Amino acid sequence: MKLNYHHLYYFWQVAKSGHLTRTAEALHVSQSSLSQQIRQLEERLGQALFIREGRQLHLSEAGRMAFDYAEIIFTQGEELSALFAEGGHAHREVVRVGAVATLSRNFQEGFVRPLLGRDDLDLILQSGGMDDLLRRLSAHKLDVVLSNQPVRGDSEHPWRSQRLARQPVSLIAAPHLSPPPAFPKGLNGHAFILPGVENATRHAFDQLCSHYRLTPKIAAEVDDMAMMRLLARDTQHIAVMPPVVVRDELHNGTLKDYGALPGVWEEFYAITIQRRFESPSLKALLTRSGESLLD
Amino acid sequence: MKLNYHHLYYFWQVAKSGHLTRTAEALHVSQSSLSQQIRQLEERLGQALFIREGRQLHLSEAGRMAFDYAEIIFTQGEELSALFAEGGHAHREVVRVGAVATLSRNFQEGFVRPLLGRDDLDLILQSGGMDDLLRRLSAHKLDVVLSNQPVRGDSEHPWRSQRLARQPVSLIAAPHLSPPPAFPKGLNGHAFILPGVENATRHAFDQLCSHYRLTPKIAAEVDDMAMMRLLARDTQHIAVMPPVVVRDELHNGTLKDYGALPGVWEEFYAITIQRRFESPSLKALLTRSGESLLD
DNA sequence: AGAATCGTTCTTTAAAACAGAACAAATAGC
DNA sequence: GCTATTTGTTCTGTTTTAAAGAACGATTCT
Repeated sequence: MKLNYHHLYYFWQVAKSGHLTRTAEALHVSQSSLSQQIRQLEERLGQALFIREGRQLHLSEAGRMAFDYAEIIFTQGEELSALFAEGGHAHREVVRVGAVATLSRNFQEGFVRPLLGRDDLDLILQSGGMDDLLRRLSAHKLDVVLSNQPVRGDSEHPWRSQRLARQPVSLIAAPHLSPPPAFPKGLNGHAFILPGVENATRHAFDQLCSHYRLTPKIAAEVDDMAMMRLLARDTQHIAVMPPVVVRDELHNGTLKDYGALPGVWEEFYAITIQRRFESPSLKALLTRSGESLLD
Repeated sequence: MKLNYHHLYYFWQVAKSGHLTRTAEALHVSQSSLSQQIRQLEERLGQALFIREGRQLHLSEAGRMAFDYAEIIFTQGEELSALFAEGGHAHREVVRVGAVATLSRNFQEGFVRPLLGRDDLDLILQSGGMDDLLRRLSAHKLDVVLSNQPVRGDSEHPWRSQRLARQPVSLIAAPHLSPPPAFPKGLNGHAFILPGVENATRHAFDQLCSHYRLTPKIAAEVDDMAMMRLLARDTQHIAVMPPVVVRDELHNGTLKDYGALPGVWEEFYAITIQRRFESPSLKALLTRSGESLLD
């Protein structure tokens, strides 16, 4: 059973206004033609879409359902038309990247770096909450979402999570701290700045503590890496974070790396939807080795 | 500029497989016909959708964008087709109600009660989180969402929140409590079971407390009304909730109503999307007076 | 080099969309 | 209560569009 989209279009237009004659005039077709084609659609679907009361048309229940679908179909179609109508010029390549707002800016920049020099394409970077970004991804408003957590897709949302890179997580704090916070015994007595409980790194850290029967004091829970960097710099607490985030501070001696935590990693994922035609530029981004992303 | 959806359909099919000849066979059309109509689409859009390399077809950037839209358009179309193909029978009227999972069951039942006796329509009741429900509403998978909070719509999501009813909120606890928790002075020394901070009722309660400079002890925060009912019954704490929820317990003396809180209301909203054609049954539900919903 | 594959173009034929007239039913005005 | 007008349906012939087939050019495989 194949659906005639032009019939459906006429149906949609008539259903919107409720009047056949007026719609015919607006579309520059005869009303007889409209009437016939809507009837053909009804015959193909096997059900009446309109209830004819006197000389008025009312949507039937089947018509109401069909109208809902038609609405989606043709608003998308008109969006597409508009897209090509305005830009008579040739379309430039576009790569649209979404990133979870709390994700390391260094990493984001590293990810898109190969595209920054190119003036033959447009790069769009958006940040937001995970839910929001995944919704945009599903609606094809984004090409890829960067996150520090994988998501598992299902049949309805065929997401694919690909780990791009991971980096060790260290104990970072002011230099000359005494006693120095050596792992695992020297942690008691210190207060910590940790990622929030939503974070996978935090989860790994908690497991590590429970394994060594440590109950560290928590000074702050912070989701945003940039925020954590500030707190590490301006307090005497120990931050649990990847060294890269505070590379500058480590270099100039403002902060000190007291050693990586075994088995704890900050991970980076690219979430895409399985597509037949990936943009070649995006594909190149996703197949790089992880090292170049984190320097 | 009018878009030819049949041309777009052919383009979509060819783009999916990447091969013109195979697609032609699958669709039972000649390859020449396919080729011509895709060219017509390209001419109308003013841009090449495919890049012809040798005898291979690759999507251009414009083609990639068009393909994204086509994907949405025709998956919707096929869903519509399937809907009518399976049910050759006449379509019964359907009303699909979503309710925030924590909402009073009494209220939900009161809302749909007029539909329960009718065997000429199907009633679908789904519960879930607010985000999830609103998404389904936007996708026309639901007709109305019941919530205890209004949402403000924007141009992209033209939601309409309509208050259906509101009911007073009381102090509910075991009978013979001493000292009896009179408002506002007799509250100190008691512990409370409160709605979670997300809840509008909780917000009103907090404001009331801050106005009278009360700092009540909080025994539990509960989102679900059914859960709160259990806790009120099985502890000695004071629950802040609408009396209707524990109507039975109030009647048989298991619990006692120590008085309503001034200016605090539990409110009920119906959220719909503005539509040209509302189901008549749904419209009837939404225009009732609030009293009948809460008994 | 020769055969097979694949997409494009041109011409003819089949199918559809379309317009106009005649018709039937329901409002609106007098 | 009658007629004029509006509105949607049905039937006719005409125009437009989609489709098939053959010829062609280009590419790939052996």
